Amino acid sequence: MRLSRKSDYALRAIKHMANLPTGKLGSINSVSAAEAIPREFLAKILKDLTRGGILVSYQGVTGGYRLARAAKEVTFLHVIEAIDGPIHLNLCTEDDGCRCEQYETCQLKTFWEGQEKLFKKALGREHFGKYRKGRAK
Amino acid sequence: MRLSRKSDYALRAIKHMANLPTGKLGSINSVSAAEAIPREFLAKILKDLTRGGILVSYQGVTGGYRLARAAKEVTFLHVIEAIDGPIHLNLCTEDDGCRCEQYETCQLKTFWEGQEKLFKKALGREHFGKYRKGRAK
DNA sequence: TTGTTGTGGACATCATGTATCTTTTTACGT
DNA sequence: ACGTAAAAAGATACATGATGTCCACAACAA
Repeated sequence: MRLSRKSDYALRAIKHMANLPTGKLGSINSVSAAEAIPREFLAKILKDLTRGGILVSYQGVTGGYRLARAAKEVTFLHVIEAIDGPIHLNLCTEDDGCRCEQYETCQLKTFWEGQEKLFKKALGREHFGKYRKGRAK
Repeated sequence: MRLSRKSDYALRAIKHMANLPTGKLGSINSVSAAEAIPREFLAKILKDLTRGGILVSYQGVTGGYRLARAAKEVTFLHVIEAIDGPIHLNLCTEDDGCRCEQYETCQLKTFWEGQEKLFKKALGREHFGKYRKGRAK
């Protein structure tokens, strides 16, 4: 019942990116040092975020990463689902994840679906425009 | 970001117990069969719930388990924390789990603490009196 | 005593998290 | 043009915890 370490690191990395001056790239090394994230693990995370369309990568000696769109257009939900896939608070809310009580609605499932909806809404509201230094929270 | 299988099984087992006639015990075998939970895994879960004060066990050939108190006095939060320990949505909300930004409050941490509080409140509201057959939801 | 119950420990398997190494790409100085 | 350094990208190996499984043992009512 805890966010994966990978997603936590991803959120911190994106927060860092959101605070870079426009046009400036963040490298694996610089982000790793600033946010205290193991370098090689961060490399995988940034690659996944690039695949997920949240970051853009540039190779070569002056390379690095930048946000693919404005910070306020990137939400916690985007980042977490790019890393861990679709959020499900319980196995039984996943597709085909629940075989209990086939012909009537499972009460437990109903509860978890409700919580999941609330949680995802909260994650979708939280964007990285809020996390830029010197801006209103 | 998902409830452990162990806790999910625990909730189902307790739901099952809440529906037994007063005085009737549920055995590992019967609960395992009714809820489709692997027998030996369930045995550990029920033992943990007994240690946590949620169930009472009786040994011997007529033995089994029953709820330690009324169904409506047992919440999801009780069951889940008895199995997995205190709930934390992120490592950084655990004691000593966050070293980021020591001298100012970490914004990410603030967000997760807020969500965690909401989630625990919801789990604490959800009790097994609601889950007895033929009762109002 | 016998069979059913719970209890406890050892082990297997898989996903997650982490570290190490190599390859490919690019810029820059010579 | 060339070589080198610095960057991303990819491959591999290992540690740890979650999820079960297996089996021997203890308790106890019939």
